[in-house]
Amino acid sequence: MSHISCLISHVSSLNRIRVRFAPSPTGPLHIGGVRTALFNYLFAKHQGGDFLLRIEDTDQSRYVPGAEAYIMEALDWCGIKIDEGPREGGPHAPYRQSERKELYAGYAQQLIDSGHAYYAFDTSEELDALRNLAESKGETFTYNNLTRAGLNNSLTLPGSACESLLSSSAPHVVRFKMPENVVVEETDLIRGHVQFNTNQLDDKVLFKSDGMPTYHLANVVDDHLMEITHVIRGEEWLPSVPLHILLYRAFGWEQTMPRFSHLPLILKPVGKGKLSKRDGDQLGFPVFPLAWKDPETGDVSRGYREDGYLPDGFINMLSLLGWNPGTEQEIFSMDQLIQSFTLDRVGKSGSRFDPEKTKWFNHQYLIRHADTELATLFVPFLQSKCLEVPFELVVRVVGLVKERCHFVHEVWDQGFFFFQSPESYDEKMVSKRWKDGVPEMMEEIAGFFATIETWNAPEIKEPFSRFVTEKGWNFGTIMNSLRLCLVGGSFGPDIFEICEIIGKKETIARIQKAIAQLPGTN
RNA sequence: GGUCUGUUCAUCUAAGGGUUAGGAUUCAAGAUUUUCAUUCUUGCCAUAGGGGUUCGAAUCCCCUACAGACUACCA
Repeated sequence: MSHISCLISHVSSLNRIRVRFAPSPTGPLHIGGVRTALFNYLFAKHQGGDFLLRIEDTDQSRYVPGAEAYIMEALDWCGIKIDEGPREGGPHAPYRQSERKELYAGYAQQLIDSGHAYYAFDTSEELDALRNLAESKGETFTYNNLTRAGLNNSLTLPGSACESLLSSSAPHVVRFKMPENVVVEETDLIRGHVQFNTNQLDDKVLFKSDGMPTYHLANVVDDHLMEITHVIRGEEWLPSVPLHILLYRAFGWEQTMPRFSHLPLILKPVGKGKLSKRDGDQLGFPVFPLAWKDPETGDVSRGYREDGYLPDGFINMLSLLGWNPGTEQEIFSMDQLIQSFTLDRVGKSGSRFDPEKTKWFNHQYLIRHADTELATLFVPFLQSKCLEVPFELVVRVVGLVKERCHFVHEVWDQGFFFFQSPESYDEKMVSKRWKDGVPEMMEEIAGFFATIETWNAPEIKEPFSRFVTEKGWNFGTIMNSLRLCLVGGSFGPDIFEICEIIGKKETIARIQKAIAQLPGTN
């Protein structure tokens, strides 16, 4: 590579937008996590950049088997495409922090050598005791510039004692030496100017006694190594911004430090606090994209996919939680979202999650979806009922009933009578419509239907109307009673469409079945 | 407790010093559908409170209230 092209590639790599979604595999991804991934993805793709998935599994004690596979499957289902990740690979592999373990110790050492960090030998038990003691006095214990002088660390211990502790491999951690009275300022792309005084901060553990880095170290090191340009994450990370910035400074990486953006929280639909799994269970909506079976307890949590939501509608709903295009458009395809998405239109305040609007979005996507695709999604429901139905018929039924459905599975509720004779009759309708004389009228109608040659909706409707008029019967009674015979209740599409689809023989059979089964009134 | 962040209809939100504060969801009423749903029309409903600054504040500043996050060898 020539010097110039080398320079160019360096410059372009500096300009290329790179973002990451960095979940911890401690369980299924919830709505908030999916939205964070989505906003990262939209931001990157809007500018032709890269979206990486990095698995932050530095806490072995919280590792949940299956969680990582779940995260990837969920992103796949949502249509969020990963450019680099544990499964996809990439120039900065591995993308799983547990597999990058060796790397972090060197960086921790670098910080110790430069005086930005130190060894601490205090045990968890000792620190817990100090915290409890402080709490009993109504105070809070913090490991910081005020207390570190009185604790067990390489700052207080004589060099020789420290050496021997380390060489005897006594358990220890590495802590960041938080500087005194420094104001760290940052312009968050969503929140604007934020500032923190380091006096309020503590000496965070960077490297744990089990040989693993903490989130803070691993995150900063990996974001730097992976050339991440923008960190877009949940608001809960805002308080750690000063630590992260100080870390970039300590490493001498401030020039290429990513820009920060902190997304607002997603709140419960009712009550206080952020959205949790419990809310979903109580209010009857999923909080996970995919169903999840807890490997420990065996409990199954429902998912949007399994509940019949279409991924495009789900994504559309999520995109509008905390972001808006500034226009009155509400329905967006993924491509349109990529086109329109900018961080400056992300709001600062938390959004309450509204399951009703999610349903509405699904309905919107359902009625826009091609009938053949919906039919394909619906076929499994028919199979589960052991019904063999020609695909063309399924397509036709779906087209007829989809506008009255919120979910694919509701095609059954709205159109089961196209596939089988009603098994029961709505009682209210029976008592309201099945009155004196009605069975006789239905009998006559069945006879009349038998005489009709060409069996299609318009050619049934026209002579039928004439027949009813000539008889002088009340249309409301006839139509509703006929509907009762055919579908078992007071719902469904145009009655003549139903007649056409189920066929002449079946139409007549259903009328006769109703006459036989429903109570005679005289 | 401390630090940080936020607050416009019930809900998601628009309006970036000048509009009767706009749209969507929900809800209610009416029309359509000889059914139900859809659709259409209409209605209901908001700048957290108090001080400033200004000719003029949802918008800028301060205080209060409320809400949330963080305050682990978890992320």
